[in-house]
Amino acid sequence: MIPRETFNNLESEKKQKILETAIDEFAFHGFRQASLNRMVQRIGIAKGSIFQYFGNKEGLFQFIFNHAVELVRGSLRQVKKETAGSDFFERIRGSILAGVRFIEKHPRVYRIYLKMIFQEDFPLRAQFLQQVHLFSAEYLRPMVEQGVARKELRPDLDVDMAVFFLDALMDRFLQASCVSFLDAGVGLYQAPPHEIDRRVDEFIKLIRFGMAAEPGR
Amino acid sequence: MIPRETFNNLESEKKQKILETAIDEFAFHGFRQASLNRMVQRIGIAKGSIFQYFGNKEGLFQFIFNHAVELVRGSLRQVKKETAGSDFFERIRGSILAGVRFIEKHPRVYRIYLKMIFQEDFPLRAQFLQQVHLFSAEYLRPMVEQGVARKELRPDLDVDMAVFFLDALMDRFLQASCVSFLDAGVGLYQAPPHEIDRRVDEFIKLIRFGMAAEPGR
DNA sequence: TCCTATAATGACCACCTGGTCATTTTCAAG
DNA sequence: CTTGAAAATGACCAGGTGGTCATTATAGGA
Repeated sequence: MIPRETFNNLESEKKQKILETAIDEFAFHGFRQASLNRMVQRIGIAKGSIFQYFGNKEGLFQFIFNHAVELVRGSLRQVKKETAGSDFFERIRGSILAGVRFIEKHPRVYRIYLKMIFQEDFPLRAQFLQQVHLFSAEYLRPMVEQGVARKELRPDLDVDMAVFFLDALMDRFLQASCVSFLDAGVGLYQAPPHEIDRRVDEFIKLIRFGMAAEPGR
Repeated sequence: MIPRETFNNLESEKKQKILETAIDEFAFHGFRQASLNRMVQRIGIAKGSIFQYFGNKEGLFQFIFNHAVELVRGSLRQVKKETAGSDFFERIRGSILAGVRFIEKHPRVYRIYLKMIFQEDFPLRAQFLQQVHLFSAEYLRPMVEQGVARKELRPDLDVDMAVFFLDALMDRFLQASCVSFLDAGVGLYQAPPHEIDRRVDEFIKLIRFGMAAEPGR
């Protein structure tokens, strides 16, 4: 259905250019504010072609969206495999660093993600939020459950809340590396890799032991 | 300068209606996508009047923005006073609950905040991010420092990172009460007050003691 | 070389936007 | 009741949007 066969028959260089220009446009302007006129001018094709390939603006975005979901899925599958043998906190560490790497590689895809969270006028938003939820449900939750089973995590842990807790922290850590002032002065914004690495360790320490002076019961 | 004297001379009922309609419009559509035509129709005034009162669309938003900043400042000042005597974690608890109350009272103002974080086309965005930063720098930081001084918090705490940590968690807690699926299934989304209360306690426990089975050194 | 199905094109359309400004309305002072 | 300054009005403008479709270009088979 989307994209139409006509698009798949294109030479892959042209396909790539369309894909990347569209990602860029949506990443910087959101959905409604993204301009097809601007896009076709940058790509160097006629406006009609976009409608031939994708039906309409929403179809184009759907294509971009599916592509992005695949990218994320792939990255997630890989880090899951890479950290399979490690203990709980090492896996969290690996996941955060994988996130940072992903953003370095696909900054514009991540920007679309950020925009979609709080901008209601995106198509597929319900599906998107569902996907976001799946991350915590299918990725984080089993990790936490395993951590408890292996006695790496406190036995009285509220698993639901712990998943939410982790989700919040990991997400914000990544956001802070992209949006200035969201790092609250920790120096995460556009920080070089080795700086991120150091910060992650300190961050994990807090997740691990909390802030209180006396250990809890 | 903004708004012009003409606006201040209006009967306060009309002023209120303009203010609230504008907040609503910006909260649901962001800046560029917000429509002055729609607004004036809802308010029941001529389009020209908006330009008479505020100069242009940006001026109108500036007025809304200043109003919102004052609301937040007031709320922050109050909770600071209310929790002044309590220990660190009680103050955090109070701050989160104050946030929840604020959002209940001014849901649309909070929506504008959420939109401004990742939508670049808002006017005053630099100033906004600066304000957000001030929250962590002037509100959270002294609290953490006091906590360490009083030995409520571990002495080896990385204060910068702890502030970032808290900021991330508190912000997400509030976001989750507004955006479905961001609560990762903890039941925060549009939850009744008593439910929120219970969740906050569990949440604070995690901030306090962390997730690890064994207490850290 | 011709024919034909398919793909590419861009002028054009209706619609909506923020903003302008000549005109009309309002209303208090004289 | 008259006057005049200030305020309100909404038709109008240029510019941008997503989308359409008659026309043109392309290319592979006969």
